[in-house]
This record gives sequence, C-alpha cells and structure tokens, in this order.
Amino acid sequence: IATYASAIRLCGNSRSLSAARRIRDHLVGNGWDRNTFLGNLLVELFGKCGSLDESRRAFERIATPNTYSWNIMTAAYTGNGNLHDARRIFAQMPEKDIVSWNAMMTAYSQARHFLPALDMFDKMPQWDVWSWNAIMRVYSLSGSLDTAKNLFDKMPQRTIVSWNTLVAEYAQKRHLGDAVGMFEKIPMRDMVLWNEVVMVFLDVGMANEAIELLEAMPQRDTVSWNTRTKAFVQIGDLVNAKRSFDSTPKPDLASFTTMVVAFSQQGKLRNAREMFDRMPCRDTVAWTAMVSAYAQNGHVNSARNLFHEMPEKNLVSWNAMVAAYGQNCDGATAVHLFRLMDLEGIQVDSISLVSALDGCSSKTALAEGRILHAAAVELGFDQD
RNA sequence: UCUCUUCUUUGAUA
Repeated sequence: IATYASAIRLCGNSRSLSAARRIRDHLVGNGWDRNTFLGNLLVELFGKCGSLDESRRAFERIATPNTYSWNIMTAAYTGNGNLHDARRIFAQMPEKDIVSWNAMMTAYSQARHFLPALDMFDKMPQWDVWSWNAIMRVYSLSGSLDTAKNLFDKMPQRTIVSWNTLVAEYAQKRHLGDAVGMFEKIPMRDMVLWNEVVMVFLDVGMANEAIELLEAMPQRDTVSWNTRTKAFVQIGDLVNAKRSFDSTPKPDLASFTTMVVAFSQQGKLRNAREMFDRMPCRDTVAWTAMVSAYAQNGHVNSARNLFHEMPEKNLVSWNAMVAAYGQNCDGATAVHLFRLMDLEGIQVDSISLVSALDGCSSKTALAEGRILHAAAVELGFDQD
C-alpha cells in the first residue's frame, strides 16, 4: 500500500494525468482501487487534475468510503468551482465532521454566497481555528472588514493563518496602514506573508520593487516564482517572464496558466497553445484561460471547439464563452448560451449578464434584450 | 523532513 501510495503522490507532484491513469488502471486490475486509503488518493489526484468524472468514478469504486473519502470528493468539486455537486455530496454524506463543514463553508465563501456561508457556520456542531479563520474571511470578503477585525480580536485561538488572512484583506482593500500595522505585530512571518507583501507591490504598480524584494528573499516557493513571472508580464517583459517560468524549480498549474495568459495578451496565440499542450495536466482554470485566449484573438470557432472539449465547465468557463460570442458581435448566440447556463444548473452572476449584454448593443433583437433584462431584475442587478 | 481531506498568498471570465 505504501508503495502504491507514494506512486500516486508522485503523480500528484508532477501533476501528470497520463501517469495517474496508468496507476489507476493498474489498481483497477488488481482490485486495490477498492481500498479506502488508495482510493482516497486517487479521488484527490483526479480532482486536482480537474478530471471530476474520473474522480467520482474512483470514489464510487471504494468499497467502504470513510469520512475522508467524502470530504475529498467534496473538495474535488469545490476546488473546480462546482458548488452544485459539492452541495449534493455534502447532503449525501452519512457522517459529517468539522472538516466537511469547514470545506462547505469555504466553498460558499469563495463563490461569494455569503449568507449560506454564515448559515453553515451557525449550523456547525463545533468550531476549530480553521472555522474561525474561514468565517473571518467571509466577513472581510463581504465588505465587513471591521467585523472581521473584531472577530480576530475575540477568536478563541489564532494561528499564523489568521494573521496572514487579515493582512491580505487589509492589503487588498487598500488599507495599507492597517496592513503594515498588522505586519509589524505578527509574531511569526512565513513565506505566505512575504508573498503577500510582494503582491502588494505588484498591486500598486511597483513591479520592479516586487521583483527586487523577491530576489532579496532568503527562500522562494512556487507561489513566489509565479508572482515573479507575473511581475514581468505586468511590465510587458515577456522575455524575462518566460525566463522566470523556465527557472521555476517546481512549476505548477498556475505557472503554466500564467504563461498561457501572458502569451495570449501579446497576441502570441501559438505560444499560448504550446504552453497549454505542454501542461502535464489541465484543470478548469487552464482550459478556461485557453478558451479565452482564442476568443480574445478573434478565433471564436477554436474557442468553441475547445469549450466543448473541456472535461469540466464551471461558471467562469461559461462566462468566458458567452463573452467570446459577445465580443465577436454574435449577441444571439451569447444570449442563447446565457440561457443554456440555467438549464445546465449553473447559477449566473453579474459577469454572465454583462458578457451577454456586450453582444446585444446593436445587433440583438429586442426579444433577447428583454430576456436579459428579466434576468437582471431577477438577480437584483437592474439598479446597476 | 512529504499519516489521505477543510482556513491565508500566485494562474481563468466582463
């Protein structure tokens, strides 16, 4: 079991989907895929690769799934932005532990569904530091930074994550004074915090200072390297961005996707596609980035083909495709897709609406405009 | 020095 486990983990590190499938087939062949521990690893592995079908099948093959199995299955869905199926799994779970509740609360929070997130918190049988950190973030994301700070002060325990969360929230909301104040009081500074500081420089348009700081840092992790690559992209230095990517010791999906977007923005569609093809495995984010790359460079048909090839689609992927049609003045198809989202069980958001409206400006018939207006009213966006 | 899952930093849509 240990041998198989390490083999699966190796795939996870290299994020190689084909290697993952080979191991999976091997385990299916000898029946070890029914083992809970190994099955759990497979569920997680396919989830991380954005292959939710295979993840679910691995889950279904486990003879006696435990709470870990259920939680990993939930995480696979939430990690790919599939709130719908995550909820379903959560509801079906025979036994929920604190991890299940925390995961579901965070899933709502990330989807910006703050009321259900608060509801989860209230319904939880007990709370741990993770729950407190997560609820603190719900408040800050929903705009109540003061409430978040009050929570931070009153929380029964705090970890380094609590501190890092608040610094990041202050920084993102441009309360730089508060961010610095927090930073100075932090008892222990880790890599996450330093990466946050680098991001502050990038966010305020000081890319060169960000790069200098990164180079002065004693340690760098993959996030640091990715941020460095992004900094070069931001100053329009594609050559050094590519160099930064090539120097990244352990590139992950974000490293590749950053380059896909960078090439696309410079109109280098071929390079973008090469980067995409070189990825050992592709998650929903990567697929969506490539769909948008085609769309933004005027290749709507290629965008559509790739969209249909995607193994999993979430809200953002759909929005990207709606926008693709909108930007290319095919308002009718954009609206059609917009309505299809509903049928697919995707909860539309304001971006879906704006993207569909984009193509409506002149070419779309009045009837389609009415559909969107009705949707806007329903969503409560009619005042905007 | 990686006993499987949940919190904070980097990558996708307007």
